[in-house]
Amino acid sequence: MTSKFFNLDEQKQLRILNAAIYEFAQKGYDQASTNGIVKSAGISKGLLFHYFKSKKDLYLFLHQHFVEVLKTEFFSELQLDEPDVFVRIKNIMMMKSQMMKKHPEIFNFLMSAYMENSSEVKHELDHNHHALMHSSYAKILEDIDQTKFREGVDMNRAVQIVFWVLEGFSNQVLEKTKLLAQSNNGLTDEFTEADVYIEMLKKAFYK
Amino acid sequence: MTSKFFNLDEQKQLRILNAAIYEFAQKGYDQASTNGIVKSAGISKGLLFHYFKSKKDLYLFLHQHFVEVLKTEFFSELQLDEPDVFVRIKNIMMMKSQMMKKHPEIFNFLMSAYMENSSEVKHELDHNHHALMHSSYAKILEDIDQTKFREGVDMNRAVQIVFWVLEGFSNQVLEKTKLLAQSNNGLTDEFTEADVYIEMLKKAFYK
DNA sequence: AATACAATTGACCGCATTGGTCAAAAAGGA
DNA sequence: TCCTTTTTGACCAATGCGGTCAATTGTATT
Repeated sequence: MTSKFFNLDEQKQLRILNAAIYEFAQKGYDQASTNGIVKSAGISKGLLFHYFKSKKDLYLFLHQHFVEVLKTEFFSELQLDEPDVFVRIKNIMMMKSQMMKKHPEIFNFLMSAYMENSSEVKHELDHNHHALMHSSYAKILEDIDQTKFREGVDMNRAVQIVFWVLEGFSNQVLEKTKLLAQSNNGLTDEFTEADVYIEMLKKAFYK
Repeated sequence: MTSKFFNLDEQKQLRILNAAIYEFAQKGYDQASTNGIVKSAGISKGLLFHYFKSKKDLYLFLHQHFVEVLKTEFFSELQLDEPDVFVRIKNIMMMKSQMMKKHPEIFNFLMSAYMENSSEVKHELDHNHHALMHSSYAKILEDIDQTKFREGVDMNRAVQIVFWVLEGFSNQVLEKTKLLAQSNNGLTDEFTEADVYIEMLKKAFYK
């Protein structure tokens, strides 16, 4: 059923996809309206149900699709060869920031899907979500060079600290750019500012 | 109009308040249903509109009320005389955790109110929200004892790091207790674990 | 120009729900 | 008993829901 969808004019595809994830992100599965979707996509009701046999079908397709999109983009740009854990974590967080800035609608949609608890779709969602999380975060903390750490420093907790600091930092960056709602620079200032924190933490925990 | 409400049987008051904040938190202002509220509160439609003249009236009352409730509880239990910033921040985060655990429904409601953007109530909400934020976070970082910090350590960034670490930590605690969905201990383990992180950060940034 | 087939429309279905009202019933106190 | 307050829930007109389907439009092939 979805194979036909991809033969559509690409502009129309995008209009439908964007309208749909916006509606679902905004109102959640139950409260989202297919009427709202078709109106803001500029297509007729019948067409939507021609390509997706039901609201549920549409929702699960969107989720699966955009999980895949983000996963692909994430791994195509991430360099996996960085030896230093701190920098590795920083790269991931910066990429997360970049992607949230680049695809805010997708993030909103996937975030709302993560919180979704409509019985109609809850079960199916968990499966897709775990796929994303596992692919993203799992292998990050493997093969840490333990010799770099100062004696008496609990390595796992130190890594945890770096994680939280960079998470907090990138959230802060995100809120700022949301308020400004414009991007003249390419996040470069923020990158160097993140490095300051990384340096502080290295000085604190490394030999 | 609300003065009469507080003369109601206390059980009934609570049933109405809980039903209402649950509904609003779950669906947002626009999509929330007064029918849903009265049903789950076990009262008739007429009674709700007897005490609150409209849906908007009810919503704004709830918001004002629970902001006040949390503010009062927060400041009655917080000791403001703690001299060490790191410990001060920790106390605040731990209290936030405790209160989120104690009143999850209220937090959900206020969180959803913070995200609310229905034109019907958006403007009035901001005022109440600022009152809470200002009362809570404003004076926390005053009067920091700068002499404690090691030379070469950027104090403001160090404090920021402590903030992010303890925020990340308390979020982690929260997710864990949400999964377990039960509380045999009184968060005491978590308190001592938080102290471990505090100690690590003191060792890193203090003389 | 005629045919065949796919893409697309939107009026229509039956039903649920919406915020809010109000006359009347129930409860309570004197 | 009577008067007041509390509480009910049927009712309102309007709106919106997911989904269907006969009919129209567009396109390519003969």
